[in-house]
Amino acid sequence: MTKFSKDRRTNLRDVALAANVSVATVSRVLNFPEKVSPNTRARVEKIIEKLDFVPSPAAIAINSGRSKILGALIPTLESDIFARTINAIENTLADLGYSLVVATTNDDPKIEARKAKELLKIGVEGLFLTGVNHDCELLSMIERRSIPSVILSFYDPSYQLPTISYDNFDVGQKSANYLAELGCETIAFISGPTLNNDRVRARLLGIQSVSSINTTNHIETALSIEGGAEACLDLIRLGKLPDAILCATDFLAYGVMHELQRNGINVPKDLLVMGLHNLPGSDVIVPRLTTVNLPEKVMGNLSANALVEWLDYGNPPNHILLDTEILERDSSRRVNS
Amino acid sequence: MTKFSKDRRTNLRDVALAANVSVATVSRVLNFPEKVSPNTRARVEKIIEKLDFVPSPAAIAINSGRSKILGALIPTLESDIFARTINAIENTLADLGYSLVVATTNDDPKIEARKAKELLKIGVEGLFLTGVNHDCELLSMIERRSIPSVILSFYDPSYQLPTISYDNFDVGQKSANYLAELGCETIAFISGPTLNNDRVRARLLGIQSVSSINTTNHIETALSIEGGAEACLDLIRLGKLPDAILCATDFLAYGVMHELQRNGINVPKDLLVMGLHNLPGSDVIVPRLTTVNLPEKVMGNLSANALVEWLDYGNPPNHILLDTEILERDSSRRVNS
DNA sequence: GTTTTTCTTGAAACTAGTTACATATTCTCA
DNA sequence: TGAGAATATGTAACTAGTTTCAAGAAAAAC
Repeated sequence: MTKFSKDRRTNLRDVALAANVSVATVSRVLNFPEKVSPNTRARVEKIIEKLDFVPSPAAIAINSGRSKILGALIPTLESDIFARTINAIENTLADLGYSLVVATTNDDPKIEARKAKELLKIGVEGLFLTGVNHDCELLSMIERRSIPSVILSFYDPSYQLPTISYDNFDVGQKSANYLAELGCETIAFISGPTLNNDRVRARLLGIQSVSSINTTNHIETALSIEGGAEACLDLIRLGKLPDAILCATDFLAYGVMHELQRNGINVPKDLLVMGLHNLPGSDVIVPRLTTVNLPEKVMGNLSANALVEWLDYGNPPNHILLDTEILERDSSRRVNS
Repeated sequence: MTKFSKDRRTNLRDVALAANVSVATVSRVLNFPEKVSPNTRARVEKIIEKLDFVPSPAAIAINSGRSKILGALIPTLESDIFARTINAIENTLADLGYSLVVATTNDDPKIEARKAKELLKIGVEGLFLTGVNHDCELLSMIERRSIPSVILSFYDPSYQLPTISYDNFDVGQKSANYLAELGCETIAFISGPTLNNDRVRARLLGIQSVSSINTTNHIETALSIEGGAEACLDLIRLGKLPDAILCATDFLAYGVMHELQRNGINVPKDLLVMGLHNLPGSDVIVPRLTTVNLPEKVMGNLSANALVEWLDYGNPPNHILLDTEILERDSSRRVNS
């Protein structure tokens, strides 16, 4: 048995044979058509058309040493924030002639390391990573093989890889300060699981750094509307409600507000609620949710440009700090004023 | 000047030289370690470790004729429905040893065709497409080069490529029937742009097929909460409100309900509102939004499995029709009963 | 102790393009 | 018309692994 069947793909040699030219000439027609005489070029092009010849991407990659594919490792695509970021990255990369492979990690460094290996196996030239909590092996592999990689969703100028993001500590601090200025002294912070989620942990530290807040109660729950409702019910059952509930994502805030309403607790009269991420629904929910807008799109665009600049011109990017903005809406607006 | 610099990546020949074996033996250590004697294997593995040798993905691909990469062409990742579908596809593919390249088309067949070409240039083995509205050239290219491809988000058993999805006509018809049974005689259908969006057009046809509905007013607007609000304001200004407003996505319904409230029109007392997609916020918005749940996750899982089955065993999938479910909530619940 | 089988290993040809270099032809201008 | 430059094309070596086939060695069978 021969290695290949007769219906193997047509290659450059087949074209050369049919057009009665050398393989070099066919290659030139494809890459430097101006270097081939019009006659020969037309003949070769006709054969290419006729034989439906398409150059093998693998063969091109092996010669150029380039795959033009980048990889993104994100916790999930089911969260708007990552979906929007990936969308922005893909848009920018497409303009720059690169493709994007997406892999989800569920915030598990082991899964991330495994999937990163898979990405490198298929030949990605660079990586987009989420946060700074990574498997040691992954980081040393990136270092050893010098895979250009940028970190998203976490700003830390001391980190070994360039971070292009907003500052999670600052987001937490800013939010808590905002609530403190509204007179809140006790805050409950409701988040999803913080295991391996450095982003949320940094925000919690930011919240706790605000000295004018006396108590900051942190509750971990399932990252869903129902999870937010459950955590809120726990708070209600404790008897003493905080002045404000800060939620690590708008989803959780939806559940919280729903549960508060069900228990006859008025937002913002009895209690302020604040979210994070600015989901599209947050502006129409009742009461409209005060939240923090994160620059996912800018983050995606900038990081894609930076990684391509790194690959194409060898210029590694600097850390970039992006701005966030508190969107003040009804859920934190004092009604008695 | 030579073609390569001295800091080129270490290859199989370097390893063979250092381990004092032939390239064939190194290749065997990598692919069939049991065919190499323990002594030789250990020696080669030590060298591989020492030289930090990683086989070139392109060289592997050129020999196997496989890239193990699939491509997905979707309108955008900013819509939950596609993000969830892609998430499910990626999860399933990862288990099957495949990677996924994502490309967004903005529902433009020309962009889709262009990006599909890019995907084939990097060597994807199969495609996930959205809907049945495609550029002729793209379809003939898929046909000519026999690229295994499946269609998502549109069920049509007569289509040339296998469709794995819910039936958009049925979704429209089912929703309109549901509203008709609640006594609605006039319906307004608010959607985003239908240009090139065959999914929404099919739903509209389904709505119009319900004979007990007298008037179906179709309004196209921007696909956003604001767009929904604007379309709703147009309806209000017309003077005569319909019995129900059916929205092509929950987003639009958010805007509609917001605008109705602002104008003192009560949902569901004065008017029923119904969405589509079942966004997470739809269960907590006030009033809770009646909507249709679409099986994105199942669709993603099934299509990923089907495409891999096609590639690995040569079995092209059949069309698969998936179930949808009306989630009846407060926005369509008659209060006087 | 010989024959047969199995196990190891290497040389070379194979996957498919790219490109440096040599050669042949044509064109330009003195 | 002939020297020199410019253009066009082919040969063969290169990118990096895989695989077939043959040879030699070791183990098993007789």
